[in-house]
Amino acid sequence: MKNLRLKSARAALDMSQQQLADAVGVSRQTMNAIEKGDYNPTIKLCRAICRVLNKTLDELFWEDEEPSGMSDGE
Amino acid sequence: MKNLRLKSARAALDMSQQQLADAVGVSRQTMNAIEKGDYNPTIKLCRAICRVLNKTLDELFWEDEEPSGMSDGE
DNA sequence: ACAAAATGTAAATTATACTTGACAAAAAGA
DNA sequence: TCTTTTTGTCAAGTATAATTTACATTTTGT
Repeated sequence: MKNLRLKSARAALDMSQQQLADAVGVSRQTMNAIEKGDYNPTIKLCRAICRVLNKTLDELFWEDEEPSGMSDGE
Repeated sequence: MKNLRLKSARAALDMSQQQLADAVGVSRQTMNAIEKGDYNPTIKLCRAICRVLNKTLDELFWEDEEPSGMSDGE
């Protein structure tokens, strides 16, 4: 499940995955995997990413999983 | 660093650590450690907790780290 | 006071987030 | 075209999130 909001926020600051990775202190591969949605970062890393990209947790990391149903619009 | 907002939200629904742990699918000790602030849950677990407690990520998990200084009161 | 439930904490193990190194395919610039 | 940067991806290792079992302390109820 790709995190397009993350990718978009990073693009808005014209940063490469490498640059963002350096800024938050993880490897480029980790950033790539998070953006691709391969695995689940820790809340600490999410916070670090949010600070660098000037976004909130809700903006970047809330409900990234696919909505399973679409019948109920509540 | 204790997460009092989590503790409070749990208390508001009159749930024990055990009940919340069961609801989100982790062990009681894990819930205890998160509430106590001992370690860093994954974003997936944070989302699960938020859903059960009817809170957002920002409400429960934004900036739980200790305020390092107290001279600047914003 | 007593019992029962809820919480705090510790040690040993398992699952997985994250690293390092490496290589190939796109994209960006000359 | 050629070169460089960025991205995608794999495999093997390290760090740590999360589990289980177990026991002590605190709280709640009688």
